[in-house]
Amino acid sequence: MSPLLQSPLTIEYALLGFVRREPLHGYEIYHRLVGTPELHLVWRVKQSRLYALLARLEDEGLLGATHEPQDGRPPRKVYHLTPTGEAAFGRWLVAPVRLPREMRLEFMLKLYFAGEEGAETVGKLIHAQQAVCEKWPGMWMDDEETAGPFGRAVKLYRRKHIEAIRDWLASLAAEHVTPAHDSVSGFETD
Amino acid sequence: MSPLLQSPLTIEYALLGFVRREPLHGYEIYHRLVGTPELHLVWRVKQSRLYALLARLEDEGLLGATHEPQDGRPPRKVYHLTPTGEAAFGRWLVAPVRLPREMRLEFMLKLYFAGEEGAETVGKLIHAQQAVCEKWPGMWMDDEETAGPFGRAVKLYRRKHIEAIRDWLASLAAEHVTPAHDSVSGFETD
DNA sequence: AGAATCATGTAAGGGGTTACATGATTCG
DNA sequence: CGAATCATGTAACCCCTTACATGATTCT
Repeated sequence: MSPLLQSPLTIEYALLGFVRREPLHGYEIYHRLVGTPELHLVWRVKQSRLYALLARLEDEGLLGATHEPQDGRPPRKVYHLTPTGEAAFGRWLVAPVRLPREMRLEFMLKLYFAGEEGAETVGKLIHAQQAVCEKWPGMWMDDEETAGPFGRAVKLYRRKHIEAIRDWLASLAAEHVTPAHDSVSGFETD
Repeated sequence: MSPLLQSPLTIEYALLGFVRREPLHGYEIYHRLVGTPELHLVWRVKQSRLYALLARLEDEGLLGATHEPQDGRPPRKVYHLTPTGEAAFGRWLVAPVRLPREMRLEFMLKLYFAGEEGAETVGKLIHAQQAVCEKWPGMWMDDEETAGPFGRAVKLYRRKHIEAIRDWLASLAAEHVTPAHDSVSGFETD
């Protein structure tokens, strides 16, 4: 647990999601990452980087590790969530992303693991993100100094992108309401 | 001009656009980058990185440099386009981006400098990009193996994003047609 | 016999970020 | 007189990528 780490380490929190149910070793986590087509559609991590990230998460005190010896093979390093890690993951999971460009990767990872937690968590995430999205157009549009056709084109692009995100979130929310008579269902319940 | 450079060096070609009219020194290029609100809206480069990038472009043989001594100040390193650089910039300028996520930054830079070249160049860029965009949805959607609510959500997000891009490009193209009676005008002509 | 699987990593190379260095001039 | 401007960079640090190392087992 080194004292200072200055890099953000944001999307990497997703890795905690693999370990939150059952302790796993790096090799197994890697195979789940590349062997889950839905995840692989969204996030690709090299094996060597995965090991480095796990070591960093351990460094930060979010993961703990135990060594499981094997015969004829290198010992497995089995990671588990520490209480700190569990709290961090819980916060990360429902924290909305701040910028539109973070939707593509980081929000999708949150959504994936929220789905494993159940409908309630998914709902919390979606609503939190919707609230943030509402404030987005104003973030860049309030300065009218940037006129000219190029500035207008850029702003129009952003507006349309944000609109698409809002639409999409709304459709998620709609698909996701849990009517009183329906059973509570997260994403894992198709 | 070192023999091998393995990094892509894609968006950095935009820097050639500053020098293609008149030779400029790094400090001046930096001030144009941060002092043009439309550009600054889209691309922010640290000064130290800019110097490194210019050195790399010189290394690649796209820029040439001459030293202009000054008294009481460090000499200016004035960059100009080499023939190779001019050809590379011309190709870069109208080459469409391959991925949706490259629209936000790289395409916008192309659009900016295309606007300085005139309506014809802008039109070429837009049409080339539209052609690439037409092939996008198939790139990820053709595998139906990724079912489940999460996979569908991800694909719906992408579809909407691509739609927004197509819409936007169409509106650019429409705004940009140069009717016979109208004068040829690029972006710089507001 | 050769290749892939298991399970960890380390080493080298490159790029980006932040901070600092220089040294005279001009502005407040 | 102190701060900002001019005009270049360099140094240290961290991160990511690619390639390689290990060494036994199991598949083809």
